[in-house]
Amino acid sequence: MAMVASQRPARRPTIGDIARRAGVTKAAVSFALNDQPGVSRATRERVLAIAREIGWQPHSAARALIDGRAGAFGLVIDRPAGLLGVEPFFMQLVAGIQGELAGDRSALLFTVAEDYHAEIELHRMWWAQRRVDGVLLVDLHVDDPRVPVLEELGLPAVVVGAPQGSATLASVATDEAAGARILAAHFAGLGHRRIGHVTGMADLWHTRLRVEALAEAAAQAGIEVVSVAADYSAEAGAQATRTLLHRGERPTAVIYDNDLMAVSGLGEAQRLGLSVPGQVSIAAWDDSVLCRLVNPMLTALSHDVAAYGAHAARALLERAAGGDPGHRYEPEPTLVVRGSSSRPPAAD
Amino acid sequence: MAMVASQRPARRPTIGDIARRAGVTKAAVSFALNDQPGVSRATRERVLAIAREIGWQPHSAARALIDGRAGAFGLVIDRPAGLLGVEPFFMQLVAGIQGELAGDRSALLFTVAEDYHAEIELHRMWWAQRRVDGVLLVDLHVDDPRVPVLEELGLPAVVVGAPQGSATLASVATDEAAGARILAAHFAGLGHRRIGHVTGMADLWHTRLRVEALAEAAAQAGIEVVSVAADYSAEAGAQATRTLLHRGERPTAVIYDNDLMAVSGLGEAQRLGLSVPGQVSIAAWDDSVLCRLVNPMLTALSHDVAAYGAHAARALLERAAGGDPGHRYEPEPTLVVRGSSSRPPAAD
DNA sequence: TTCAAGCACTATACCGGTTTAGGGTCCATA
DNA sequence: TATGGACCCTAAACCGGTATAGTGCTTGAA
Repeated sequence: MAMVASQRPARRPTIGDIARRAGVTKAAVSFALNDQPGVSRATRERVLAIAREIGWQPHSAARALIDGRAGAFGLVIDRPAGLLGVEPFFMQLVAGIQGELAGDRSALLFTVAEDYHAEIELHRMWWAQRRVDGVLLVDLHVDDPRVPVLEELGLPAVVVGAPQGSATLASVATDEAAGARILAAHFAGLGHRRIGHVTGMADLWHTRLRVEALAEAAAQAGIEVVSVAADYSAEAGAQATRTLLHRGERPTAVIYDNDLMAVSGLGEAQRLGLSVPGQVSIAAWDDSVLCRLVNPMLTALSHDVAAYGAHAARALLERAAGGDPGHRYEPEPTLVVRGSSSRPPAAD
Repeated sequence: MAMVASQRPARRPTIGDIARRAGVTKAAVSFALNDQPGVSRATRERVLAIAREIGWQPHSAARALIDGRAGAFGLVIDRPAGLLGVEPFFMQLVAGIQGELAGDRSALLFTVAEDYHAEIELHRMWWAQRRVDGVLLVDLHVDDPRVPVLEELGLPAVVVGAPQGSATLASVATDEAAGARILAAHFAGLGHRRIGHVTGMADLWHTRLRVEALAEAAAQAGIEVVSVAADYSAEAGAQATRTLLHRGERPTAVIYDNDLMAVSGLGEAQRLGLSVPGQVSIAAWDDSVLCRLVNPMLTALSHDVAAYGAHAARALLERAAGGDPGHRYEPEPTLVVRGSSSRPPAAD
């Protein structure tokens, strides 16, 4: 005898049930529940009371069938299974998105795919089955193959982070130029003349934007910047750090495009026998608990990621409703100065 | 003039369209598409060809309305917004779940909530609106308030990680007893006699199970274990480390219930002037990229988290179909020995 | 030659909501 | 005393599928 209760089909209340108990038709119930005119105050209140009592909620599929909206949005991040790593960013982003969608009674389909082919298949499937009303796109590449597919499908989409990625898709982005200015000013102000920059994948818009923004900001601040491409992984971060610190003219500070590489780079610098921040300063172009985990703690640019997610979700809701949110920007990030950045060594 | 294409409503093909083009009724099309008898070979092939050509996919809402299945499952993790941290575990879990659900043409509603009240509200809402056919429950507490709610609702659920949490819900769990044996054997084999254990929240089943399993395994191995409660955060990990290492009879090895606390604990030990693994050995009861990020790299118990997610999803599918998967266990974890564990100091 | 069986298909109801057209009832105004 | 309008409600269609009952035709056996 199994102790586990077997699953009853558990028929849930419908407006038909309410109608029967209230002695009116389904139509009247619908009017009452949706604040439409067409029912008396008394009937409306009777219906609402019954609905509340029996715990009625609209069947999402029935709604979806009528108004053509799925009441859900999609977000896919693609990472090869083995590379799924430390992504505090996405957790926070999802939390922010959720908060905004909840206000619209919409849900979030979130998942992880192997690569962008798999992601594209998911979007096609979701849209063809009307499972989503729109999607968010993250990690946009230059010539990203997802963009033409979404445009062709007419699937409402908002790009998170790369306004240049598409002429037709809307976007919400962080202000990389501001971040670059803040970082350049920070290091120039401390007296650094030559700084390194360890980036993410070179074909990401994100990377391209940051490299350009940092080059310009550095020029303005009168300092030199050397960018080395990596891929956000700890290994690549360490490798890029070795490359930079073995150069003849060694930079006295290194900026990393994410927290994981920054932490990895810190470890590598220390392994090379360089003290941080005595001989090399370090900063992360993204903050998280990781930056506070190491010794010294890392100076980092901090964004309100949850708000970022909320703004992206808002733009997507507008887009799905037929509007055009265009391209929007997040407020400037703030620099959190911790122990990993200070004046360059006097010798320099 | 906006450059952005305005959103056409984009009417999608229905079986009505297929029926018209094939010159048959919707019913015949439905038979053909679902491999039901009732249509000739010729008609079936004609219908399938048209469906493929115009890219038809069943409208998920229409399907849901008929068979009463939402074609989606839910997963909520709750974390206060500020505490959202490094959760490589969940990313991998989601990847595994997704893979299994995809085979069933089901989707995953994944989100983050502030606390379990918010999570319960989400489950109620999802179930009342028939958005999900079932949910996964993670981080089960002792006397978890989510359990009676789900039981009352009759919402099919599978607990990830704590078979003791509920008599009626099914579960899929890692084998904590095996993990404890492996860790105890590892340290006992190296010659340690007294080890510390920094745990997660004391009211989690997960924590309770590990504390008990480790106590038993240690007794078997003839060594002593001292557990200190923490909460998976870096700060608490560091604090617990200080508590352990300031004891009169200092443990010569410390096991941490997650990777983040282990990394934090390593930093704290080094800050206290203790060499790792020379004076203190360290191991993490969960592996991730974090463990390879620090110096020395951390010895850790490694699970196949994606497979874990896939198994949980499979159990949930069975549960939602009316079956009873009961309580299942994952295969034993494997210990990855890295630089953070070695023989205890000779003095001891 | 007749009848049953089988096949291929149509017509229609149905899932749970929303929406539109229309039908009584009551009251105010001409 | 008709007439019009507002009000409150009902009947029925509809969204996109699936399922069931039924129809007309062919075929084969009695």
